[in-house]
Amino acid sequence: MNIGQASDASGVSAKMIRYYEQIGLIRPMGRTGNNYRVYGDEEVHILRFIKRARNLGFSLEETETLLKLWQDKDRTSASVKEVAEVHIVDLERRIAEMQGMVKTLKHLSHCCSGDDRPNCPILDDLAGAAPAPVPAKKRA
Amino acid sequence: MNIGQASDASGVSAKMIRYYEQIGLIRPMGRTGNNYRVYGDEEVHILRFIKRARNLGFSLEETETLLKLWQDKDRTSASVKEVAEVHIVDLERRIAEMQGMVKTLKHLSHCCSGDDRPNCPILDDLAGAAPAPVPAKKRA
DNA sequence: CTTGACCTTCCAATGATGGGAAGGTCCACC
DNA sequence: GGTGGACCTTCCCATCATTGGAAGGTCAAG
Repeated sequence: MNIGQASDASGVSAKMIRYYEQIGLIRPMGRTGNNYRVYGDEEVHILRFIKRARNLGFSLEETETLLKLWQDKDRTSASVKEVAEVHIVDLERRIAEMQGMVKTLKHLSHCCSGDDRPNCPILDDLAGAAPAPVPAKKRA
Repeated sequence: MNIGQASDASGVSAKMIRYYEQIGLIRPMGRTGNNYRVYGDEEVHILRFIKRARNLGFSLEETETLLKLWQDKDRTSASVKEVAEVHIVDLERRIAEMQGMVKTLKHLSHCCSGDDRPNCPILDDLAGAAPAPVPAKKRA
């Protein structure tokens, strides 16, 4: 199997497959006489694992951890669960942050008449809200 | 006012102020004889505007649009509202995406015993196994 | 033999920011 | 006058994950 076929079978672009090899996420593949990389079912399986982890929002670093745990027959399910739960907390923090933005924006947008006149509370807010005060440094 | 003071007053790092100038988001500042950039209250006001927009999750490109609208006295509030609402939709799409991830992960994590044994439905899912069965309701 | 679809490596860009080196400048203090 | 340190300048590099493209080799069908 060439890299293009492995890409089609796994959903990971050929570019990314080479990159994953380069950064050591996957092992360097064997080559044919023409210097083409050769893939088998196991490699495709690994690539699919990576793809799914990425789809779930795991970073490549987290994915590497999960991949090693997957391949470690002596791992504990607790160690995997820990990685997942840390990631859940991180996702939830980012979700909350974005929800805060949406809430503010919706409020501003709701207050904005959205007509031909220039008066706009959205811009007023952007222009007027002061950032958190910075503690004074030793500067004249 | 030097760049450091403008930075403190606006909450935008000196690095970023120079970068914003470089990419044309803000106009090149006047220089003193010693080649230091000079800032006034208006520039700080603009920087605060940018900071606030970034805090609301607008990209630099969107921020540039808003900045131009802010400085255009003939803009319509509708044009601003449009930018905001497109951004809201985008944020909500990303929120929904992450919520989907969290939901899947929580389900998998819930199904994982998290003990010393190696058996782990999280990895099974990533590997492409059949979805983990839902455990009996609130009785773990 | 040509054509087109592959493959290879290498370099660069994205978006927004941080880090740091190397060198110039200003000011306060001794 | 000299010194130290806080500030400024430009320039390059790193991040994270991914895409794009150039330049060149290889393969299979027509």
